[in-house]
Amino acid sequence: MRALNPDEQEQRKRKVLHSVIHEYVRTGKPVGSHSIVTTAHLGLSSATIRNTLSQLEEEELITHPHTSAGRVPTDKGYRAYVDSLIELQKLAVREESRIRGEYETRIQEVEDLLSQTSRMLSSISHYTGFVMVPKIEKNLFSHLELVPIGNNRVLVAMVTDTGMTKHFVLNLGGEITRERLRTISRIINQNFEGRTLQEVQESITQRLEEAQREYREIISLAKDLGQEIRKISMSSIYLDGTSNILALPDLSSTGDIRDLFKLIEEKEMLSKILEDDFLAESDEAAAGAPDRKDQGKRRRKGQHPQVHVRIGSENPIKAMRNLSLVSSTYRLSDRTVGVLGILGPKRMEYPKMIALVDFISLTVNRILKEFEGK
Amino acid sequence: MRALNPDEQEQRKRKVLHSVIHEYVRTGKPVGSHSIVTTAHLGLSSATIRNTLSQLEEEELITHPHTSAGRVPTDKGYRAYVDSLIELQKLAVREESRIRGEYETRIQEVEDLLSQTSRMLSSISHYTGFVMVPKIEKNLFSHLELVPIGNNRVLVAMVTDTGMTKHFVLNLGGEITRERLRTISRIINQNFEGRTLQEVQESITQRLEEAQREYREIISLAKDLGQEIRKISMSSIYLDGTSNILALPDLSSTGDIRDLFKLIEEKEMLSKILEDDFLAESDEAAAGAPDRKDQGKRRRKGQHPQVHVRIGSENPIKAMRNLSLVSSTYRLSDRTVGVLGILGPKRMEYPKMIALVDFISLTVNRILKEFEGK
DNA sequence: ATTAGCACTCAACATTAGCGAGTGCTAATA
DNA sequence: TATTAGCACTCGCTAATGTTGAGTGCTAAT
Repeated sequence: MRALNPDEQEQRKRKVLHSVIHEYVRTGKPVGSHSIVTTAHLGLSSATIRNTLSQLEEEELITHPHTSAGRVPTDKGYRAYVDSLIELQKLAVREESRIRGEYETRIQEVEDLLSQTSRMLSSISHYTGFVMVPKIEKNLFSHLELVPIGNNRVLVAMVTDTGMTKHFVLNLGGEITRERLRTISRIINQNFEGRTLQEVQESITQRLEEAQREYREIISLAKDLGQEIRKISMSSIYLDGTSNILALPDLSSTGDIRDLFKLIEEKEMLSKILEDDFLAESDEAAAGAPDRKDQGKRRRKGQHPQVHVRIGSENPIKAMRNLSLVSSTYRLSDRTVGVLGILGPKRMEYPKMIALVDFISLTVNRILKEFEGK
Repeated sequence: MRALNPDEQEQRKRKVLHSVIHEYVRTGKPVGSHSIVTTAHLGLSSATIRNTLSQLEEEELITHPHTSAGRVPTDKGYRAYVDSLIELQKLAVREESRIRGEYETRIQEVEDLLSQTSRMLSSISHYTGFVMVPKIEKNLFSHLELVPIGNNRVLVAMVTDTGMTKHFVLNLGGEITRERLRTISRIINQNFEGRTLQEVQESITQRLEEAQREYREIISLAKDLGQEIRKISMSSIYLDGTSNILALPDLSSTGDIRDLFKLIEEKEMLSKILEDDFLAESDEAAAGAPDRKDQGKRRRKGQHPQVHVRIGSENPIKAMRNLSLVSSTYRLSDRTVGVLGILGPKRMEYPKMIALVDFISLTVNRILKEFEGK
């Protein structure tokens, strides 16, 4: 028979790998040479497939659970598969229109948009959906208003340059006149306009003390204010469909599940992981064109948001070794970037999920842009 | 032998039942007649115990998992046990002092107090802790402030007669002058002072329309305002330690666990269940002295908060048939009452948990009273 | 280079047997 | 009459054993 050139070899291997993954994703059972012959019509016998499988195993793209079982993709195998998906699958029409529909109802607040997005990611993927709200400590302070609301309390409304507002109530030690409040807010506004929130938080106590040595109550107020800003500027996260993870048949030990839920409960850990993704994104945007090594990110015809995929043990947490993270970013203002996506089993329909996250990320970005325009 | 009078009979049965429960709670395994002989030194042989066990089984206080296994308490058995605990166990000193310590750090806001309480309930019990924040729709509207914060947005600060504040931002269709806002807030304040939030929510659109037919923008603002009030007055809930439930060895089917987590995710359902408890509490307070039938509530020397216990299938949700709810109430103002407690396995140390919930409820009530004083 | 054929492996399932904890009953006993 | 000792019986649990079948790896034929 005619000699196979190396390129054809590789082609075949790729096709078989894809076939293994598709079949495994579909059934959840190790796939044998025979089922590949019947599902992926390559015109080859099972023996030939077995040879190819051997080669793939050599490259550590698939493994045996045990001697006489079919093959299962390894993390590396999934990785190769995902990386080779150059074409972004189009989302099913019905799903796309459903998403559009959900977003059509006018949304007033950014918070609502994000929490709704998280719910939607969960409900369409049937996995866990998340939306991380970025730290806003890098935002610039514009001004604040102090409104007395009786009982020695003051409502503080803080506005950043990008138009985000945060508000909270502070308890005062004693009475304070409207006059005095006006003075204080004037001082703060003058001193801090254009600073980052972080700076404000760090130096508000000190500065106010300097400026108004004689007013005792201001000092305590400033302290509380600093505290509150610190609290506010931490990143938070929306999570939906966490119970969906329990429905996954793959999760082995109960210990794993517990770890995972601890992770979910302490959202901070999750925030950290996602922040890494966000940083990677920024860096790369600065660095320019991606090269071949730039794995795990799906570039979408030069357009902004990329979809990242983290497979199993690529995640930094051991409890996630059977899970994958499909995420993308959204831009809330020039300086703040958030992450959104889904957390599902390693054995998931990557093309579909990538398409979903990509589309939602695009949509969210578009809506946020409209928000800013206003 | 001397005849046993009926009272002694009952005494013995009760002792044996308690012994079964203690042993079962400790080990988790069905307990046989022999282990009762050795642990509860009643000076009786295993044969006698077996007779007593038979009687208890007749009364449906215990069951056989299968023919040749030991006995396991039924829900009814647990109920009888809990009801017979007249004496409130004292909380261990170290735990009591730990709780005191945690609450010592000055807490500014009611929200912080409640969320911390939930965490504490979870961490001491090692089960799931919860604190339900009651609906405040019955609160009376006192007044609100409207503060423009640029970009066509208004910060609304609403104060109720009990001094609770709620605040949120509204987007306006177009510009609005400070003057105009002042007029609007005056109208609202005059019209609604002393009404319940529910009334405000229901009639604000209509009333404003009547009062100010000429101002278009007010109508839309009123609508949003109504919406927002509605959102705010829904009851919410703090939950901690949900992952602890996964550590319970008792939970049988995975389906159960899933149901449970769905329940936890949609906190509304849980709110409903807890609200029932709260209603029961109010009713009874009105009705006067409790009689013997008044089961499931631990009265504490005539003092206010009672601890309720709901065992297994006494809960209205099927997924909770292996769980128990130990709850008590706290008073936030005269009209608003919240529920707090723990959700744990049916097989739990009731005396300890009841003591814990009781103590925390007392403490929270005390602190809230101090808050009001200020 | 591909394929048919075959020996071999091993998880999964079913069957069986033995153990032992625990019961329920009965007859003896205090 | 209440209690107890004794004993047959039940039944879940575990380990041991056998059987099946999917799937591999190798070799020789094409």
